[in-house]
Amino acid sequence: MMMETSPSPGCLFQPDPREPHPAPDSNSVLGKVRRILEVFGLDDETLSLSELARRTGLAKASVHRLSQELVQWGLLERRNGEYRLGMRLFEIGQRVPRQRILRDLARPLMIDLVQATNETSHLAVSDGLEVLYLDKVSGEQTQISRPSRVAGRMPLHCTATGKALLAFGPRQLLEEVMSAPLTRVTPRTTVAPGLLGQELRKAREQGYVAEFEQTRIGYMSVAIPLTGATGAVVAALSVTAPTTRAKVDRFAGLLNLVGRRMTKLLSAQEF
Amino acid sequence: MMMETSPSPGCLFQPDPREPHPAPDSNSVLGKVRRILEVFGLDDETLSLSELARRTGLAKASVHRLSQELVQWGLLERRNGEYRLGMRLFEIGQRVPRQRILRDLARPLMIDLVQATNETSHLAVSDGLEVLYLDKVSGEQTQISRPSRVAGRMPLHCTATGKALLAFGPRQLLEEVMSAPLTRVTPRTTVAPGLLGQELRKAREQGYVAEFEQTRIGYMSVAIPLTGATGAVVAALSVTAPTTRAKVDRFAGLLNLVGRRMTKLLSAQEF
DNA sequence: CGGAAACGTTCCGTTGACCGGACCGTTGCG
DNA sequence: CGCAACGGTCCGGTCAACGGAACGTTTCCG
Repeated sequence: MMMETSPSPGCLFQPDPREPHPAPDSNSVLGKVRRILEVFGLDDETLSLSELARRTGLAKASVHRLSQELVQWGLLERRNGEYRLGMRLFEIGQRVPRQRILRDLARPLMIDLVQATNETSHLAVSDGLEVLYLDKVSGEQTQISRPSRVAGRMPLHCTATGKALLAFGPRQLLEEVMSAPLTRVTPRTTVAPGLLGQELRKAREQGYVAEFEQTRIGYMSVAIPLTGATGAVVAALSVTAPTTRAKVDRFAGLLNLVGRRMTKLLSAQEF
Repeated sequence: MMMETSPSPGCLFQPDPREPHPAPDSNSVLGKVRRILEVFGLDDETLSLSELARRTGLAKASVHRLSQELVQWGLLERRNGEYRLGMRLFEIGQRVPRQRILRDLARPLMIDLVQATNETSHLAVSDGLEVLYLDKVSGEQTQISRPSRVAGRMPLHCTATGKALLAFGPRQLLEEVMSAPLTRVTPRTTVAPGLLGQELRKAREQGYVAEFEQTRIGYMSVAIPLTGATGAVVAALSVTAPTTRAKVDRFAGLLNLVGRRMTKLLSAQEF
């Protein structure tokens, strides 16, 4: 095992205030490649060689050499001098089993949900201290584009899916979230740890979570946890609607129905 | 080190039954990482350390070290001793712009198509000598699961999307396809280069391609090319149906309508 | 028009990251 | 009980990777 931070025994203080992804350092080749691939933000689209060198902090020659190799592999593409993420990344990413199985099983059920409500449904897992959206199905005209892209991230403590994962997931995760200050995403976001704990207790009683304008003003969500074969929570499923059309009981009822079916499907796959 | 097949010039027999991606060799770190990530087949789910070492041809110690680093990054995950592709691959893969833009723009139109036909619609690009499926939208009960997963691949010469890309794409690609023997996927697959050329000529006249049971017995498809801002073909869009419900003219008409809208959208994004 | 700045690319001597054979403790099968 | 296969660790030799320097070109101003 490798020691993360020097294991000085007295460091019960902040063992790891890092983001969900521990090490941006490392002078290994893989570390550099990681730097390169991860400086492409969600919207950066294309970056020049110099821009890459600047952002990664690597020598221009190194970036040049590695990028060449990445292009050859297909992880990067080159269009008139600019680099962007390559198609092979998408291809390999689609093979990731945890994602693929969950999506394949949930998709039809999410479509049912959307047809029954004409609202938007999200499928998410927890990663670090955030939710990672695996899929999203929207109703006819209901395009909620902004804060909930597929593969987008949001804090655990402000989203309905996140609260569901916190309420029904491992205690340790909750403690980790509580041990850092809760960022305020909207004026209505729960930032008091005590209040959050109360919300989660209520959630455990009710079997679902509701959230009003804590992630985005004008919208509310209801979410439930999805449990796998072992009984552990593996994901969360939600319905999001404008506050004007908030039908908490109806959403919760539908979600519970769908959740039961989903648990059966997951168990059948030994997930 | 294992050389794949030595590129002996006299091997016009089976020149390259390999995937469309040129170099599996290279003793660089990236080459090894590539080997590791790409031995995970579409269904392999999880592999043990020894299995990885065996498949990649790398030393066990090397696989161990690199896998550790990959796990730390999130490109691999470890569950009770077994490795599998990690969630971060999915996350990064979803950021790939060429894929994301095409999908985001096409998705609503594909849903329209599916609602109008109650059949299945595919979005695909060409990669090497194959089509790579970017998205797939199915009607109510119409689950065509097998040969057309998202991120799945099929030969260019037997699928409707592939023929569309060949008919309207760069001449050089067609020549490349023609220069290798055309594999027979079903008994009805076009394997005679002359016949393929004829089909493509007809396609260019009509503006669309139709294919009957060349990819899968019992099913047919109609496809059109999608052109970007520069006028170049960037993808293909298709409708697939059981042969019993083949309505070529209707499918072609709908696709043309959608294609025109898509071209406008792509141009607006300077794609 | 000319000079500076930024770009992508190549070169090359140095070095430390990577390699992989050998080895360890454990597990499971016959 | 012995053998084989497993995951994991060790360590000295070596070569792939490194990055500073310099290249030719383009772009942008003064």
